Amino acid sequence: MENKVMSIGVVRELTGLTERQIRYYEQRKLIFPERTKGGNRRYSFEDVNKLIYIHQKMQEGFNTVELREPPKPRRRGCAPA
Amino acid sequence: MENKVMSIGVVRELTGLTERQIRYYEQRKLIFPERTKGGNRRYSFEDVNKLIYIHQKMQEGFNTVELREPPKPRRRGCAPA
DNA sequence: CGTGTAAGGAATTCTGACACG
DNA sequence: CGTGTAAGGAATTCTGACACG
Repeated sequence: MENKVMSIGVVRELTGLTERQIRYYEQRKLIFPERTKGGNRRYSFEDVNKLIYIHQKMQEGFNTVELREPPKPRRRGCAPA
Repeated sequence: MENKVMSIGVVRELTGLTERQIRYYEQRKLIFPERTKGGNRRYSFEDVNKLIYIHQKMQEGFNTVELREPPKPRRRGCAPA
């Protein structure tokens, strides 16, 4: 179910998080909801699971950066010897 | 996915139907979305599939009554001899 | 019967900011 | 850093009605 079909209100109910938290985790690049033409967010069930996982880890002491998805393997710096 | 999570707008996109049709099929007892506290409809993926099926049958000539789910087997009238 | 539409209101969501720590 | 909140606006959805056929 990677179909982006849920509004933030439904996600709020499903995850138990606040809209503030949900939007913040998006701002921190932890989730990537789609947008309607009007600008409203649309989430998938995967997003919901991810949010639950994220919040659990947060309570265990992780911060948003540590929970970020494995970034694209860009190679930079580390000049060769 | 019998989880009622989609707003009518998403259902409109997924089915290709108009909101008018979607609401009308509900009025005719063909689908049964839930409601938010505020009164907004929430549909499941099952509802979406059902709507697509319904509309297809409609175009084949069926009417809303004929497409109604098998009604509860209530017994009435038909006085015994 | 099944569907389109204009009308007015209400629920939902959005952004940017101030706050705290 | 992560989250709460009040503020104002905009997108979304709701109902009941008129229309056509």
